[in-house]
Amino acid sequence: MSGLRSSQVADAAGVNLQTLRYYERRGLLAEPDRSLGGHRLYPAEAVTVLKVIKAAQRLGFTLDEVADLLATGGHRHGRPDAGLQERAKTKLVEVEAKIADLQVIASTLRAAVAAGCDDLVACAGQQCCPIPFATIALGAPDADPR
Amino acid sequence: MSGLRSSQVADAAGVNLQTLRYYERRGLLAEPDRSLGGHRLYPAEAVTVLKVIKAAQRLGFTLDEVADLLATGGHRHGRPDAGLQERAKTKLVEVEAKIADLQVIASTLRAAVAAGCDDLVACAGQQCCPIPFATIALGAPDADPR
DNA sequence: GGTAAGCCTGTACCCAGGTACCGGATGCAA
DNA sequence: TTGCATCCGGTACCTGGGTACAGGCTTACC
Repeated sequence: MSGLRSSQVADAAGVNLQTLRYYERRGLLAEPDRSLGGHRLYPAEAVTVLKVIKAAQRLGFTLDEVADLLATGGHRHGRPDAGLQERAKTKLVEVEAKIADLQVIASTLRAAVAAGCDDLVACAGQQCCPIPFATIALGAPDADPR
Repeated sequence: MSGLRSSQVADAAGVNLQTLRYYERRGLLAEPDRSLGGHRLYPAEAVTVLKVIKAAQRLGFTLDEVADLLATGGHRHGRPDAGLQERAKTKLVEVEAKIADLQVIASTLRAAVAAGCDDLVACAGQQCCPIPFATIALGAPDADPR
């Protein structure tokens, strides 16, 4: 029962080999057993964990947050404490805010296209087109433009 | 007619002083005149340009794209060539795609909350909750998770 | 003309999330 | 046992968008 080698795990999860070691350093992936010569031998669950990490990243969690989620995830099953539930709710609010933000941006872009505006600085300087460049710049001081 | 000093421009535009020089290096901000001693003296338009840059960033353009827009913007006024118009359309498509993406993510998060799911790996392993973690991971191979 | 604030250049560093390269050791099959 | 693919640890580098610091010059005001 030798376990999976790094490249097998990496391939199965669709990530780079180096990423495995990176995640290990970051505390997202448990240190696996080693062969006598020191090669990593992963259990099959490692692939699942990697897929979960990638999924959680897609849900907008940072690697630190994912590490946290994975660490507190297993051994608190049933306690309705501030676990995945809470965090998912928080993240949902963030994602919804980002959607709203992007919708403003999309309608601004649509306005720019509709107005036939073609020179950014001229438009911002005079009142020649309906795009409130200065307003946008001022109106969103810290709106997390990630 | 001495012009504005760097810190005045930076303050007026709400950016860091260093950012001015950074933008100058990146080609977003024209090199201003200098005083005899070598201090930068900006024209008033510089503030507008900075605001435009910040606005364009908020619209989803990278600094390279903004530099491009500013460079090609001024001296082609009237020609319906691939200028701001084209780029705004392209960017609009990107932004709309990102919104759609985030909406999938939001509904997934809502499903996680609704289902009371609390352990990522367990959920991904068994079929205990309705969140298709593996599917998400597989189903979005290159969906620009910026 | 003195002094403090402001600006200069150049370089280094920050964040996240990886990726690449190196020289050497291992694993495995023929 | 030989030979090649793979893996090891360590370190350096990448993108994007800045920010900080050091050491020295300029400007402005009294």
